[in-house]
Amino acid sequence: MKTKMTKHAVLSSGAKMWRSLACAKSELRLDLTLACGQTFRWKESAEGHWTGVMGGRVWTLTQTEDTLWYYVYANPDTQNGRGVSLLDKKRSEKRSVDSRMKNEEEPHVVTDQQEGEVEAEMMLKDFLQLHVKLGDLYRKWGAADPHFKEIADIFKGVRILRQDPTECLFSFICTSNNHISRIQGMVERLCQALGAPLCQLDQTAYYDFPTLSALADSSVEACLRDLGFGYRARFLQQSAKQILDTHGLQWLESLRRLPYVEARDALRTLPGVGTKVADCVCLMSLNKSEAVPVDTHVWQIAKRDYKYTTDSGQKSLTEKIHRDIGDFFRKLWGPYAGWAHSVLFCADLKKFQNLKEPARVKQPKAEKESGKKSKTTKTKREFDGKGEDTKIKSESQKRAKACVKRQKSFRSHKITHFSDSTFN
DNA sequence: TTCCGACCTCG
DNA sequence: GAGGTCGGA
Repeated sequence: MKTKMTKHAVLSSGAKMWRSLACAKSELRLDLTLACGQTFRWKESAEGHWTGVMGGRVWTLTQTEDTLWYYVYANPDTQNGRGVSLLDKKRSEKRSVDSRMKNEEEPHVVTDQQEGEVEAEMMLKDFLQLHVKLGDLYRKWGAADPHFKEIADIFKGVRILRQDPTECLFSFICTSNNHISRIQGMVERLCQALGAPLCQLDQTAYYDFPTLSALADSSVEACLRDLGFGYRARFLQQSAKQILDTHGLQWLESLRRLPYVEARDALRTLPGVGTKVADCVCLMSLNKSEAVPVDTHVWQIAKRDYKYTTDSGQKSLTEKIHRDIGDFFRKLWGPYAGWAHSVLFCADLKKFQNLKEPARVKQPKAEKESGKKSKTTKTKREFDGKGEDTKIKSESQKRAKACVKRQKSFRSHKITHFSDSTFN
């Protein structure tokens, strides 16, 4: 049977179908928040319009200066679009002050539609964690950390999402030894192959994220290998199976109630989940705002902007480096360190370099000569002590190269309060 | 504790 | 090599 083609919603053509929330851009920047690598399924469907799946529904979000606009599409297959998914699972979660207030303020009879609208608003607020006042946090981080302050003025509104733990975990298992564009394709194929279809907009079909049971099926590894997941195919299937076999369906959600370290260690027992992936899942879906995912990129940031060095010139990211850098940033930024980290992370992404003012990008030309380079190398070597001259040739070349690169991006602030070797 | 190679594919 | 993890030295 032929159904009417549904299109991606656009605010300019039909604003009355949209709903809105008051929300300043300093509290939320959709473009930065949805494209900085914490989630992989939101796409810019029209200029400034972001479409993705959340809570079993397809949404389009957009924003004007002080307003966040949202549009929720009907799922054709679930009774008239009023799918249960909206209502049931979020209900039991801890509700914020919001809902309590609502119950008191609305003693009159509410229709299904009104209830659905209230529900949608709550889900969106929850997903975006709008109860967290980002402006206040930025001020605190900036006061404690001049380098942060410098970056933060340009990269306002970078916010950590509160994602579904299953989607978050299995998406991040895909990230190992991988790059963003490929991860996006993989997650999309994963949903297409194993997720329930939701709706189609223009030429794009949207799917829900696969359930644990779907992922745990023994046929999944082969299926995903065919879809180009490589060795990750086995991790995905095995992790799903392990969760169901030894813990049960509700286990991931239950980790939200555990302290950070316990939740992280629990996640690390799963195949394909190391320290970094576990930290991502903790921060982005389990309410652990202090979790700081340390990857090679964050390590670079720590070295470049915070003078982090190891006493033995480490080449690979060890457990100790993870711990030291995480602890360092927690000490510097406090209990929302993971959120602050994401701001700097975002600011370092190549795709967002155009946001930095031109003046800074232009600088590097003059300082290409060698004087500075050797200085940096020397500083580092002072901490190593040991003569590693045999290796140092290629190493120092590498360092020099990296150093030149660094000069290019930016280099004018002076952080002096953390020049000691390792953070404790 | 730290290091290394292997693991998959592709922009 | 890419926003890692695992197993074995």
